[in-house]
Amino acid sequence: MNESQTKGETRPGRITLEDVARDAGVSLATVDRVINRRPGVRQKTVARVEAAIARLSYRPDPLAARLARNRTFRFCFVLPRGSNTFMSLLEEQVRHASDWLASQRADTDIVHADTFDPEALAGALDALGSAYDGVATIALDHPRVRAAIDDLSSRGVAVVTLVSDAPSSRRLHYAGIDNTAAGRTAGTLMGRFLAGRSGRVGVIAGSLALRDHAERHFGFAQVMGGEYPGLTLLPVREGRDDRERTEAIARQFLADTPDLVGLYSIGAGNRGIGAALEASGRADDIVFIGHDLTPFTRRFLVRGVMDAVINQDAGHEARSAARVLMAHCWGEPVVADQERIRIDIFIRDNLP
Amino acid sequence: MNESQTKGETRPGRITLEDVARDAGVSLATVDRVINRRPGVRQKTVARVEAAIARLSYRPDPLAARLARNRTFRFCFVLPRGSNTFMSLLEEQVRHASDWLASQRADTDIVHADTFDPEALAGALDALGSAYDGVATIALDHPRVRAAIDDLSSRGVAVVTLVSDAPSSRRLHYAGIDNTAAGRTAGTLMGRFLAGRSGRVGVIAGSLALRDHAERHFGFAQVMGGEYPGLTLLPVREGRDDRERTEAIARQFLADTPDLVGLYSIGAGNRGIGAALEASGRADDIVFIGHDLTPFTRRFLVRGVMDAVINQDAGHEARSAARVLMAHCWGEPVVADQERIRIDIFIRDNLP
DNA sequence: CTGTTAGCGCCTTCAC
DNA sequence: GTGAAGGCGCTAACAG
Repeated sequence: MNESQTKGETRPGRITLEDVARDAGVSLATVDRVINRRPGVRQKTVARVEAAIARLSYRPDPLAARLARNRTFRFCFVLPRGSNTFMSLLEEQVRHASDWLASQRADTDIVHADTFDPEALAGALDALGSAYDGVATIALDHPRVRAAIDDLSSRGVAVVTLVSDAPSSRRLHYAGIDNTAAGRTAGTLMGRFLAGRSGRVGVIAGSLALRDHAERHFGFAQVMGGEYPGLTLLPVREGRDDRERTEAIARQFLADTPDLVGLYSIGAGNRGIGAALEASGRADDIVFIGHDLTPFTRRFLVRGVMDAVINQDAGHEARSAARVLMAHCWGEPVVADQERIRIDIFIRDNLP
Repeated sequence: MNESQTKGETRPGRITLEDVARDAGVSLATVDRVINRRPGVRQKTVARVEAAIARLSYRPDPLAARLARNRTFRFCFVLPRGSNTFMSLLEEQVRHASDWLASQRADTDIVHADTFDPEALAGALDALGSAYDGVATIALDHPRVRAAIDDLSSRGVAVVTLVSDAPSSRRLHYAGIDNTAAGRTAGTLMGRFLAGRSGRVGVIAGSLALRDHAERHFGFAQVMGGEYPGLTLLPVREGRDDRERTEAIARQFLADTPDLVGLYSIGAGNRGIGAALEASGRADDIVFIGHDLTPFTRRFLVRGVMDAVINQDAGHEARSAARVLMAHCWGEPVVADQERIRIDIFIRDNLP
């Protein structure tokens, strides 16, 4: 029935450093040196210890190691100030993550900066100096920002980019999604939901100067242009992620375009778009796809105003950034699989 | 620029049990008793200690606690024997998770059983006796199985159901998805991808005696019947999750049904269905939706044979089960958010 | 180069 | 009821 049922009592207690030391005929300290690849051990002794380790198949206990190292770390999360629903949600999740970090002997600060302005962001990063062991920041793909990240990095501060990346920088890790792929995902859903119909599709971005918005737009346009010739994109409009502006733009689209069949919202401000759509009475007719699950987009999905929401899990991103920084500081490995942020598709039926 | 930048040097070292003891004017042992709600402390002393804890805002260090408790646990994962690609994938992920468990002082066995047969499964669970501190098992919603789970539970063995649930049992947690919702998700995607077209949709299950398959079918049929009157469901066929059988059924659907426009595969055996579809030359015309991302379904998505895959992340499920068992055994809390298994939708563009 | 010796922060016997 | 003392497994000074 079952295969490898060694009874509990037979268990020979964990193999410890001491066992290895005895087996290798050396002291604890020497084994410790070998394990942590510290200098000052003769090659011959190293070999002997390694043999013992292999023979006993010893696995160091990370718990005990952490306790004995008795280190504590300081992390900093750089988040936008003010900003939209998604960012508030992210901040909340960062606060949860920092509770967890605290229990892991890491103190976390949250600082706010204008993460959309390269100069301001770079300045904020510069100001961090070497006060932290790790920094997680919403990034921008800009030379100034890259330089600031590389600076931190060369000062020994681990940097993780969050939600928005600076790919060419020396950041340790990016906790976020591939926005081009996210845009393509939106495009394919738009095309398929509109199957057979033809007409115009309006696109509202926050600002195409933001790399993630530009990438989503690129991915979306790529799919639409390449695979759905019956659908024409209206010139992109920028709503600055602002509810009122996006609402105005959506109203205008609706008024000016009788054959409007789709609406793709690249950034925030979905509340405004949804409102315009509902007011127009054409919500059932127009496919509306946007990003990021918030209480608002969720409601729109449920009511059928929105047809799909492409999401990145803010909680996952915050926890992932925290885990990656911790693991890096302790010199422990990460489970790559677990740190991959998915491009979630939500429709009415698979809402969490 | 930044807000709460307390310099690193000012940090006053962690607050420890000792600080609390001093502050309360008692010994370490007493504080320990209070914290772990153990008897043998006068109410007055308890109050004094609790006051001190609050005053210093003391947080116990879980690391040190685990080390000192010096406990080790035994877990068991009960998985189907043989079985399909998804289950192999799950088993691989369980092996990864058990590596992690090992580093957390938990030894893990994997036992194989016929998890589709209530008697066999219940027997396997019964055989586990009290050898384990925790068991994660593919479950079945059946009285015999429920009884076996409840038995384990009352023997003090924590039980987590994995992928397939036994809702009425006294299991601690279910690491899996809501299959009715998953079926509805498939239904909505089918309906929308088929927008405007009408015709027949074939459904192939493994076996409707399996609760998860039945639930998916229910959800799917609910949506199709309620919202897409132009689409008619053909009578469900059961392919026993077997590649050859499903292929034969798919061929028959294709041959007998000229107006076949959709194919929903509830269980495994997608390889067979995809093959039949490709052979028929109607792959572009028929919307094919199935479950679980495997190398095969992935390839079908990329080639456009499949249009969407509803997935449950096997790695996430395995890790989640492991984490929940560990946390339970150590009496530590879990991050609920992190343990919620998503109903993933994958299309060509958002593949991981 | 190698070994000895204190801890890390908490839990768990045991005495009192 | 309460306290003192000895670990848990590992690391980090020091000595030699």
